[in-house]
Amino acid sequence: MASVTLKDVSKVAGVSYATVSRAVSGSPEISEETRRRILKICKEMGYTPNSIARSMVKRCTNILGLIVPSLNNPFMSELTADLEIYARNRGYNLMVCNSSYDHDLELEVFSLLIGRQVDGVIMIPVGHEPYDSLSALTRQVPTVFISENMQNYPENYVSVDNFRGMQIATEYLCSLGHREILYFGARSDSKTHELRLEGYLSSCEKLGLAPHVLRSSYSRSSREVGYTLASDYFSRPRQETAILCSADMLAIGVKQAAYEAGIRIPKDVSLMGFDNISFSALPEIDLTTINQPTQQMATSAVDMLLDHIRDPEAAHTRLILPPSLIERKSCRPIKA
Amino acid sequence: MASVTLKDVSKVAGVSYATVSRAVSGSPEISEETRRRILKICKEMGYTPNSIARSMVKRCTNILGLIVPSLNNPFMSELTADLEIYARNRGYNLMVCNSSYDHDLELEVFSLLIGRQVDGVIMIPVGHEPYDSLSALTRQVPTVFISENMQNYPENYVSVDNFRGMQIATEYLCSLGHREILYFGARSDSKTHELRLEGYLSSCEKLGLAPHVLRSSYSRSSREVGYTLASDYFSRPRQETAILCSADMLAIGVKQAAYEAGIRIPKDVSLMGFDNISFSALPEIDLTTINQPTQQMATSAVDMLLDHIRDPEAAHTRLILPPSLIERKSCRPIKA
DNA sequence: CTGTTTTACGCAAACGTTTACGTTACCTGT
DNA sequence: ACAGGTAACGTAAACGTTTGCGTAAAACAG
Repeated sequence: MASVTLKDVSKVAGVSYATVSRAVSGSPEISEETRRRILKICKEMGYTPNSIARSMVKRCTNILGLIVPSLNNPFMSELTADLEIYARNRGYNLMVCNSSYDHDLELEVFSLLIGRQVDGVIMIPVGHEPYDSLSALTRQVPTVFISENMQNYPENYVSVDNFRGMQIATEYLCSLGHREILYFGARSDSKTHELRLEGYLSSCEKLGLAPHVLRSSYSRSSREVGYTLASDYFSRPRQETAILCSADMLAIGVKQAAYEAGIRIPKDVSLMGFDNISFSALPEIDLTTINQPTQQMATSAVDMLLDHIRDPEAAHTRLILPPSLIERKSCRPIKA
Repeated sequence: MASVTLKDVSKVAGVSYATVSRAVSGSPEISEETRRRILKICKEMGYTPNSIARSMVKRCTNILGLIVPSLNNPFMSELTADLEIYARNRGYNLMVCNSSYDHDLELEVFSLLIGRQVDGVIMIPVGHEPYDSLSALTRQVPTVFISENMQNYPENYVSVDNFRGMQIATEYLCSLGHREILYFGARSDSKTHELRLEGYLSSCEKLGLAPHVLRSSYSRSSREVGYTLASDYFSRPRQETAILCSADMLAIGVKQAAYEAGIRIPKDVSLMGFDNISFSALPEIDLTTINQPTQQMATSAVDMLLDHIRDPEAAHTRLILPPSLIERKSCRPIKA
């Protein structure tokens, strides 16, 4: 497993190892003839440059850290895949860490990544932290937040317009004749979920609807949480004709609970999600939802991060992408 | 962003930087008193050890490479999550790369990871490569394959007993009275899928059933592939009463195609999968399937890899875990 | 009190690169 | 032919650690 180094190659080639370095790293200070000769020897000897040593002197690793609450959520795993592929095409590798929806762990892996000397960090935050502890970290390394609005802080972020997205959803349900719409969400310690809720509330006001809000005590937008909360909800009398969930995974959990409670969707109650994960398109799920342009979010986040790595003094950037309605069959019009 | 080094701390503490190094790295060659004093100064100055420099001299990075065909497949993204969490708890970070079901890309990212000086590689292979090109890489760094049987090669791997799993599935369908069972699978250039097919065939022979096999020309076990292939299948006359898929994602695609073709599951045809991804438990999917013990696969793979990092000369290890039947509602008994 | 071991620390080399600077040798223009 | 310039390569320092070795002082045994 002992690998061959520049020094080894230089001995064989009969040149200094600086020359070999210039040959492999594409420096212009070398003749084409010797370059070809040296590269040939490198190939024969199976030389691969040690990127650790290179990082040491160049003071950059070409590694990006990614902190994600969970990979069991398809929205996040698909985003992760897009991020990794695009980053690699731009010459960066990803070090991925699960925060498991845990604030403390999130901060812990963040400093771990800093110790790893990553050139930048992309983070899908669990929610809003006490900003002090977070900014102590973002000051140390270029960071962009994804899928979370950091509008009150000097941070880079790219997200969908969550406020507008929920407005679109609420308006859509209202246009179908729903007047009693339940907003069903995760605990809003994240600005993202706060904005979604506010979008709902603002539309309610504008449309003259009475708001109904049911929120989980977990910040996790998982199927299990949706299922548990909805099972309880369905066991009691209710007046709402539509349920608007703050995430598709939550909606899928709700659907499961509805199924077990003998409540048909959309016959008995209409159901909407938010995210447009790929599973929502299945005919058995067929969930009307709000789309997040994940691919564009991924490429923009990487671009944004690399820009800030190149120029750490650059002003903070925010990018808010437009959501769109994906109409499927989980909602139906009701008579007035 | 200029970080504080050992040298900076040593100046303040009035000791040599070797002493500071011993203080932070927990060497016994230092008095408890000075250790406490130095660690206090470290904290005050915000010192974080540079793991790149450490890797340089220790000749190990505490980084593991993970190569995975896709993160859009829940089986793989859940496995990835388990691997990352367990590896991190054992002091290793994961560098994740998508191979996008591409053999050439798979080899390319593998050498990329070697250049990154990862201590080991965990790989979910796309399928069987020409073994020469692969072994040229596995010789350079400890590697364990996961979810793929490498029984014909001197490699470490952990997988479920795919052969037995498909036997269990076939036997189960037969016990429900099905005599005409379609095996619906991805192209078998992977040993995993070859073994699954063989398990089916062996059970067919044992049970006196005529085998029916339909295989995709893609190695990708995605919903789209299942949907496309099944749409075509359902458009023609058929005699099978049950469809046994080589992966849950394939089965979900089949279910989608069945839905659109007006074919009810399990009323018109029974359907089985393999993998037991979390979505299969949804009441709308409710797929009878074969469980893979992913969590145990993940921890075993990491343990196995770390063992071989510690002792690279150790004999190759193979671990084959037992599959189990998860009975849900996508299959029904038929009359003889 | 002497001789030996142990403890706690400093010194310096090493890990494999990159790159500023120095040094040739060759080329150019006059 | 000569000054000046340039192309091509070598020398050595630097990046931030770890660690073997050396050494002084402290601890210990007799």
